[in-house]
Amino acid sequence: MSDRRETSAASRGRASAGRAAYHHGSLREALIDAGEQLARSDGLDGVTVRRIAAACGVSAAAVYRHFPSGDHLIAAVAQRAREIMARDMFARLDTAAGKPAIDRLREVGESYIAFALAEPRLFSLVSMPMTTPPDRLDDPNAADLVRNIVLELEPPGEVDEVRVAGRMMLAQSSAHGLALILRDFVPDPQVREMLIAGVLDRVGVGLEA
Amino acid sequence: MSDRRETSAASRGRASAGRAAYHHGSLREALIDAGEQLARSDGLDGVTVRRIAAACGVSAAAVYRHFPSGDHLIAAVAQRAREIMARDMFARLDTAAGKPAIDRLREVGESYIAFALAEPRLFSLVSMPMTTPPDRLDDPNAADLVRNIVLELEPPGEVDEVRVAGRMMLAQSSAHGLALILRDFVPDPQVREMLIAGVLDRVGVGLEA
DNA sequence: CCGACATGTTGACAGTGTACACATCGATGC
DNA sequence: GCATCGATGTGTACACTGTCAACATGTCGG
Repeated sequence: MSDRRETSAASRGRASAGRAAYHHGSLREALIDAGEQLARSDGLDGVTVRRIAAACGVSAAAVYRHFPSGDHLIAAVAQRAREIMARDMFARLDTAAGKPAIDRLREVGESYIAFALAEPRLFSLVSMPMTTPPDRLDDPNAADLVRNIVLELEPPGEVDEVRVAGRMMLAQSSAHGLALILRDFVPDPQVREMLIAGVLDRVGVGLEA
Repeated sequence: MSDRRETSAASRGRASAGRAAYHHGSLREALIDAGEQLARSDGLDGVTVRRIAAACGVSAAAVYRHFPSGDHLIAAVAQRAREIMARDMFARLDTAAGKPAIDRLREVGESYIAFALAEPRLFSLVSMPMTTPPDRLDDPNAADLVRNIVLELEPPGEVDEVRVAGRMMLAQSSAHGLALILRDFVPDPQVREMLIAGVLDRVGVGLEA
């Protein structure tokens, strides 16, 4: 009976949770981890309650001690994916500090698209409508990041909220749509690069208008 | 035993198939019809082989006489949805004949977004990656439509294919991304209108660059 | 008229989410 | 130290899903 716990608990957690694992240690995090891996490899269809539970060496019903439904677990994995992507984007922004706002905005767009193409299946979760509100509203959020840069494009003194919203939406819509179309319909990497450059050039023009 | 056939066959087909209905009449079309309705009302999750079959008064296994798998049926429904949307767009374009290319391109974008917001669940199928090639490549296709208008933006004499591709991609990406974001995250119709106008204005600028 | 073929049904199997009753373990009060 | 209690995990069951093999039925060509 203890073998099951050992095989799964040994691979993860344990060290992070002070002493030896409690019933499981911290199953909630483990479930999200497993879900992330499953999403990476098998896509959204592969992310199922039973498979995630099995990957943690735990029965399916155990999931419901930590999430009110399977959809909530998926949503948590999606939130995790958004955090990963946000980290990517922030890291890339650090290397571009000092550049003009419009260039940094382009970096963000490129980063967003690059993530979608590097992790196409995980990206499906990123772009899922969020059924459950994120646990922490204060951590790195892609939308806020875009907003902050867009604000720099505003003429000093007065910020027109409508204009800000329009610019944000142009940036987000074009990056999001382009990422999806490239991922699903344009396999050739060279063509992808060409289209990314072509679109982002024009978006830049539109953003400054 | 004939009651089942009557209740379902009476509502559709029959007239189109010359005489009285054969085993079912034309089940293939009926399945796609039912799938379309199901997608409209219940969304992608509601579109299942068994429910479509039941809606046609037919056993689930019967589906496999007309489609190699359930995914192929879904794909056929998706193709149907694309045709419906394309018809919308063509109709709207007819009323805008004579206007400059850039204005007609905007009409197409507005039409695309309007469809996504009017039929949010059906739109999920539209934007599905096409696993199976469409039956007829020659009928109204949204991408070709956009391409034809974009070609009018090219300077007469020479067409730069890279520039054409970039413009097409900007138009499609921004409309697609905006439609998705508005559908999933912006419930307020007034805000939607404002954002559509704001984005399309800027896309217009980018397209003419 | 009758066989061949297209089409539809039945029943089964594996896999899914989820709820209920039960088991087990850690901590906490006495 | 011991009992109890709450948190956590298990087992089992139900309704649902896609899909297949075996069988039934209805239509058309010879």
